Amino acid sequence: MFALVDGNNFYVSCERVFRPALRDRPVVVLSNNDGCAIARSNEAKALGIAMGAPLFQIRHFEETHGLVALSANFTLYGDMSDRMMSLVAGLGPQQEVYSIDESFVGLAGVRGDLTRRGRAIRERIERWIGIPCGVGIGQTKTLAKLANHVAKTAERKPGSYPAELAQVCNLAALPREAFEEVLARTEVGEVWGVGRRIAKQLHDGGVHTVLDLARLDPATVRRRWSVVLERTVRELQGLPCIDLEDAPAPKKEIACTRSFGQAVTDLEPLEQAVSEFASRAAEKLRRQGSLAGQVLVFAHTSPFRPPPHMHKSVVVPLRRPTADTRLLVDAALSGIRRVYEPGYRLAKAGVMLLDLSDAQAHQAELDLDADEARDRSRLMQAMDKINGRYGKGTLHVGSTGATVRAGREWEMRQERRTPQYTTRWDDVPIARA
DNA sequence: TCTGGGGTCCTAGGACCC
DNA sequence: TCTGGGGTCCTAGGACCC
Repeated sequence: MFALVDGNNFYVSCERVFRPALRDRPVVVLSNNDGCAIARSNEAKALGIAMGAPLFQIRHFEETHGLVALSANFTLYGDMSDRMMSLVAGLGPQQEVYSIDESFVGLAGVRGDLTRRGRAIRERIERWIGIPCGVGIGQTKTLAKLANHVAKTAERKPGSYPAELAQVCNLAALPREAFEEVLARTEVGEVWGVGRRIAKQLHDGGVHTVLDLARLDPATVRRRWSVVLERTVRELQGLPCIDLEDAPAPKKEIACTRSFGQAVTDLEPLEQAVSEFASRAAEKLRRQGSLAGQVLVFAHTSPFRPPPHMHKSVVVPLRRPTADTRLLVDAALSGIRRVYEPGYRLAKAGVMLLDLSDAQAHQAELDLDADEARDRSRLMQAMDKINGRYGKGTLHVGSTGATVRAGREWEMRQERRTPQYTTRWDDVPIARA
């Protein structure tokens, strides 16, 4: 048995903890560069604001409906998430933190009324952290996900499901008939693992509700679609196929990518950005104790703007696996010089570290290089510490003086234009602590 | 003018080998 | 005209997730 607990409209809820006056009004939190809405309050959803809606398309709601749009504060959300997850852990013996606002809990061996336990945890999180949650319980992760969807939808749209399923929904406790009624009321695209494309194919094949999907023959689903969808069908039928992952596996690739606030056309600012991305990615790489064997660099124009379009990437192999910022920056720069062509208005670029391996295992293999490896990792550790204490980009490394200077200049420009968008909402006072 | 960032898994097809 | 059969590895691309 599994539970899925997730924070409602998480980023918006975090903001509301510190600014209670944001309650009961439409609020969105914006992505990087204040480009689009990545979290919406229920009131914003009710206005028809879609996930990912660009700010310029929804701005008129500020005037007409009192919409408040806020730049994201990811440090705050990460902190709130940690606190919420430690309370969620009290629900059962195993926990998988699935994303910043979601956690699965393995309930094997937990006795007593699971629904009541779910309510108790939910209330504790609301009271102690201030974040409203939905709790879903089911025999498989897919069913727990579905239950969570029911819990939230029943609360947000009264009448969509039986009222007693709001906030906490335990599908495993429902009689067969009521369970199937819930599945029949739910559109197939809501299922975890069924995205837009597959939902369309299912609809075309006459499969409209979750109940329709759950009644398909798994072998047929595998033949016509894939093993992935087959697994989903079996999970809907109550057969667990997806395990809880309580120890997070090390990342197999690490990326740092950004959209540019304004289109980039020249090589130099592109190099500045890419050297910064490579440095950030290298920090993440060292944090997880890995080495990278390859560096991928890409740049592309905006798919939303008129042609000419360009979308290119290059993989640069490294002579040997490394976590050294200098080598990774050099590789990324050599890559971006091969990608770059004048005449394009670039909207985004990024660096990905690939072919990752364990640093310790690798060093054991090559004890010839032990001294060098130690020196190198000491330098990098010192760098991470300084940048951690005094702010990103305080200390840069590069293959040439030009790289160092360029990286710093780019960083400063970013700081200067760090988005601080906030709807003017003078009538909404900030809560005093 | 303005449209996020970071991941995973699966599959098909080509290259290469015996 | 006829032109094997498998296995493995790699890559690109599709689809999905939050």
